[in-house]
Amino acid sequence: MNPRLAHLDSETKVMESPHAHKDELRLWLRLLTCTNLIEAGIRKRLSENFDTTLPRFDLLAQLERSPKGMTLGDLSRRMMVTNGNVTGLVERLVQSGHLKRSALPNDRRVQIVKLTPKGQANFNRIASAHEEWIAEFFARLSPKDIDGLIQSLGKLKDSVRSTNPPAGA
Amino acid sequence: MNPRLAHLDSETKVMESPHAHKDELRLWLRLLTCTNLIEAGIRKRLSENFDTTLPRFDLLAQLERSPKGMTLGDLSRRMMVTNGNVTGLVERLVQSGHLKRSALPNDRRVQIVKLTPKGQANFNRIASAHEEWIAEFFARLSPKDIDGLIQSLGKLKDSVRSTNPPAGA
DNA sequence: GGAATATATTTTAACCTTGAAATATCTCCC
DNA sequence: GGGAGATATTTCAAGGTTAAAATATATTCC
Repeated sequence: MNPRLAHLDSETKVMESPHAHKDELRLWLRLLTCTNLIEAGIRKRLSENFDTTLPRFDLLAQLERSPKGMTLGDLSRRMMVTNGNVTGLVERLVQSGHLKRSALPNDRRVQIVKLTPKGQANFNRIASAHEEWIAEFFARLSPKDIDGLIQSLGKLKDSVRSTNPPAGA
Repeated sequence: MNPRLAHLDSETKVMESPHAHKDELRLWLRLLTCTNLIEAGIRKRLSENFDTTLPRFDLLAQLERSPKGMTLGDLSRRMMVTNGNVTGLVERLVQSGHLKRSALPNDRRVQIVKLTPKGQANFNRIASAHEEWIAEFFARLSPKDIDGLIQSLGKLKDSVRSTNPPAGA
């Protein structure tokens, strides 16, 4: 360690490095705050208005895009969560009548899950409200702000992915 | 509902509304993806390199800024989580020797928690690595990108907060 | 056909998180 | 000083999440 800095106490340690990366850290904390605020707002509204949770809504949303149904593995990959997690979520959504399971004739390992009519109807109502909530959260941003964010976050997504190569890379 | 649209099936329903807010939705999903990717990367690295978790690191980070210690209530507010959550986190961190509790002489309801030397040393090591990880995640963004994001996300934070007035508003 | 390997899913233990109820203590006001 | 209400913390039940081990079935290759 640089001897010039040996006397510094813990409170100033963040300044010790010549590559302090302070802007990146500040940006990350701000990104996290924004996402957490919005996510907390959505969770609260889902719970209060529709007596459901974000992971359940997310699962229904994935399924809604695949009218033919999906396997648990598909769901797990699309939702970016573990298989065991999906097992539990699907179990509860089948219990509540939003999903039905069916077997794949050729492969007895696989289950296909589909929305029931109840699940579809429920999803439609929630998705519509969800879209309004999102629009409200972003209401004070101009179209230019929104477009700029979409662009910059696209770059960020690529940047992050490049540090975290998917299995085959 | 608009009779012109009555024939549309479920796959196109997202287009039914004249106020579809598609850009906002797209932006929200991208924001969520970025945050989740980064957060997952941090959790993975904390677990693999330091055998710890993000909530524990977050708690240590809050304490590190308050050398005099904090009450559980302070921690709960600063971390934006429930009191019960903090109770469990602190319990585990005391067990592992990173934190110590002490009583407030005047008020027997209150506990002050502080970092132990072990907790402080541990935090220092982790924080330094954490800062590097963050810088790597953002490596492909220019200073201009970063500054633009900080600005826009500042606006977004205000926008979201305005829809979710804190208790007293 | 059968062993080795791969894939799909479930189970398990541990932790994180919440909201609501329960406890403990304090402050204020009479 | 004692009751009413406020504040700090813990407990509890339920659910979400993970990584790793276990189970069940398919596929491949001899």
